[in-house]
Amino acid sequence: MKYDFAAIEKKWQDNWEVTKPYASVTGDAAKKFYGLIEFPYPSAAGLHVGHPRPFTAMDVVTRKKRMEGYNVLFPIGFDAFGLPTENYAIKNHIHPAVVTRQNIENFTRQLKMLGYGFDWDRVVDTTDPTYYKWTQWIFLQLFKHGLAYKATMPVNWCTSCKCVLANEEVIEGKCERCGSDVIRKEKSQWMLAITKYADRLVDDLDDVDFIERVKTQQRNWIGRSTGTEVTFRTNTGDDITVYTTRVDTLYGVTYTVISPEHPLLKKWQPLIKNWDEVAAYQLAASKKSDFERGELNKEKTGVRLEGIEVVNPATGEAVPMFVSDYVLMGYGTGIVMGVPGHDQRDWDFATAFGLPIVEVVQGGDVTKEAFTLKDDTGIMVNSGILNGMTVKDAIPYMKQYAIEQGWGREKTNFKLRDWVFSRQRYWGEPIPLVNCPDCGWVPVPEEQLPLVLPQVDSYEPTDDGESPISKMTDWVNTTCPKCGKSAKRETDTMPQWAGSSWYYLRYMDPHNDNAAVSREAEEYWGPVDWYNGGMEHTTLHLLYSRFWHKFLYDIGVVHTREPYAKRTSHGMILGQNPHYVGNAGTEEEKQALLEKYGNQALRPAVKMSKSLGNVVNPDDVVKAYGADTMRLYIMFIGDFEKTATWSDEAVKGSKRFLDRCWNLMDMVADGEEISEKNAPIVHKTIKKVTSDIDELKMNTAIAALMTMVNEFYAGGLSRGDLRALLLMLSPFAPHMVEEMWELMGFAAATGKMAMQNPWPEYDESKTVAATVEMAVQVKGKLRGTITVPTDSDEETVVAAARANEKVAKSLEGMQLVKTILVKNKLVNLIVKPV
RNA sequence: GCCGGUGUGGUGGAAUUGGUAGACACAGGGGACUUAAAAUCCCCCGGCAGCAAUGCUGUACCGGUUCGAGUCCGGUCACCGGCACCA
Repeated sequence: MKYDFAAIEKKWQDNWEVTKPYASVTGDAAKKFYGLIEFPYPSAAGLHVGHPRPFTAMDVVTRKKRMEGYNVLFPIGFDAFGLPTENYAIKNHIHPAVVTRQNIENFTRQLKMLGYGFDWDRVVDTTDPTYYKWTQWIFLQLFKHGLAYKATMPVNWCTSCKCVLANEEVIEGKCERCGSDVIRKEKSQWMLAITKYADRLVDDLDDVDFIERVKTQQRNWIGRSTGTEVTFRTNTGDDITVYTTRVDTLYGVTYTVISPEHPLLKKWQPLIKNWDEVAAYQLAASKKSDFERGELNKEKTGVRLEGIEVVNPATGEAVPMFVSDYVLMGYGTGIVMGVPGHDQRDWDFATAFGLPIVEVVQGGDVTKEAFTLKDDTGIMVNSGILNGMTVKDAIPYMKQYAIEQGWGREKTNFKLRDWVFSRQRYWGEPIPLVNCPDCGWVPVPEEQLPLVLPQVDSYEPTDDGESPISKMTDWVNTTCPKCGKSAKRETDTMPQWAGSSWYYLRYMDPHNDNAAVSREAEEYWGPVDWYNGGMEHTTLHLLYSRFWHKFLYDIGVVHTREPYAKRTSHGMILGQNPHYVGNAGTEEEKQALLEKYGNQALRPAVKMSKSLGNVVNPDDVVKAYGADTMRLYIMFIGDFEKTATWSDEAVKGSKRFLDRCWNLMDMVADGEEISEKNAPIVHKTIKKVTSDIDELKMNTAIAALMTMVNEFYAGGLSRGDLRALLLMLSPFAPHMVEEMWELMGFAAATGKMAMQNPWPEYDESKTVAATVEMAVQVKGKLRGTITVPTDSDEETVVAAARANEKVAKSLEGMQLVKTILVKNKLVNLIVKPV
């Protein structure tokens, strides 16, 4: 009988649709396991082959957990608000909600086609009003606790999307989505005070099991630094404060610099003799884009503030003040002290303006470059009370001194900024606030949630930067919930990150009308035991959702401080590069490719894209080989954490393996138990597969199964051997296994599907064979192998080694001085000439 | 520049964490079956030398520790990812 994957997969998917073997029961007595994957954005293009990698991996993990007796929650949903759908809707004149529904239907079909064990009764859709009701509710709680506030500030403005972007969405001065220039624009925006949680977002990383690179990336992004704020007297009547991590270098200050955006400049206008020059510099700086301003190695520019003098509190000496755009308004105090001897930026500036450079730490040559090493070895010089100290000692000493003198205080700063939460777009959650001329911003009463998006005729963003909703006067004009006078609704919507910041909670209790999640459901399922997702979401989604979770913890909605106990990350799936030079036949073709595509031509694999024509559609793969082959291949493709290249050729290997498993049914012998001759390989394989799945090493788990099947082919197998194979293969190839399970009569015997049986257990004592092959080294060089009884002692092993012809040859004329025995592995004979 | 990661056959990748490098696959070669092809089954497959047994050599490069190093230490190079005038 042939392995008819198409018929088999249809049969079992239909069966699961009815029998619902993946339903999870809140409150079940069994131990719970909550496995989570990042819910997809339902694009018009459908599922990408990148999706099945994390999906299948977590599907395998959760299937095994079920077999181990856990009550598993493995949910799926759709993160459906966002720009691509809105842009598609504008272009094709279809309502975004309609586009979204179509896309979700298509995604659902594809996910079911791949046989994932999702609990389909818990599907969540962020654009569903019954869902975003609670997104809005959480926002209102943030507002009521003072964590949402409106601020006029320079924001990142994408010239093409006509929309504000969060700092995290700006990559090298370009819009993360469309690649257009991002400029700075003054706008009034809703902000979320994530910086109030900065310390906790760093500190609590110590308590969770995240892969190290995720933790490091979050720590770097939050960018906590502890230093000292130092107050300088000036001749303006105002004191100024600078922030420094190198308070030890205070004696090396030869000037100070203020940011062009600093409000003090305007105040000081009458005192600044060269005001025209300063104002011109401010204007020039404001016109620069972020990209121009941040460009590397650029020349230092600036203007001295004539008439302004600043007094170094350590030395009592007056130093000049400059305005320069290398000082950022958004970090520290917007004013820095210039220590050209020990900061390269300051050195560049001082050199450009002919300012004195003072060495205060020995070890470098400050006439050539700044000496910036902050290690223990540097000795303080030219530094008054600090002279002779090491840098390490001088920093705390000087900090303490400054505090005692009253002009210094300890200060922690973060790179993390508050989260710009407004978007001037249609396809997002409306911000449920009303602006009343008398009462200010007033929340929409909670019983009126959800505040549903109005129907609009055009979703186009407006040129003045307002949301398309702003034109819907019927919706915008309302009454103040507090005083009843006429008022206007907020027309900005929330960013895409809002809905995804708490979706894992909704899965626990998806149909609750009275709460985002019930306390009982949250206490039973929370926290997520294992969350897998892409590295690209480390500084955006992961950080945002941790922030919301901590807030929900503070207001008593959830009982854990962290949402995710464990976080892993998968590598991308790349496509073959059609322009790769390695594919070129002749030298001329090679040259042509290099000229046309440059460095791109040097990479064998690149991101899949329509323009390159290297996109692999899961539909095609499933059609040609079946879902089980697709699943198996995407797990076998390589190390889960690393990028991998799709290969149409290699898929065949996975199909071949499944065929071989199928054909075992023709050669199986009687015997319901694991056969004696296969016991070592079967028990060893159970051990290996069991631990490999838990460590996400699916590729080696599958390799172990292949090795076992190869042995079955070489020496035959019993029904019990096949049974063990099927149980282990079940998470990877669930459809084929169920069919074989039924055909072999295992289902009839127990009345259960394979996946409802316990995960096989191994017997450690049976994993070892009676004899082992050991390596024999002479002075560390391999000279032969011997077969000896398992756990042989040194005497037996050495005797066997001497009996080996090749070993004996290399021992001729030698005297044994030492033997190193690694049990059941290797023996190393150390010899010297007689 | 800073932080993190990676470097192993023609290719994807293994290696129980210091113990037989290349498991398992893909591609390739050979054989069996077949009228034939596909499929299937079996064998070979890092490099150099050799008919062979076998020997030497080999995990980016240089050096070290060790009975023994892909793995540990010091240095160099290359590539990938993140951040980047954060004081």
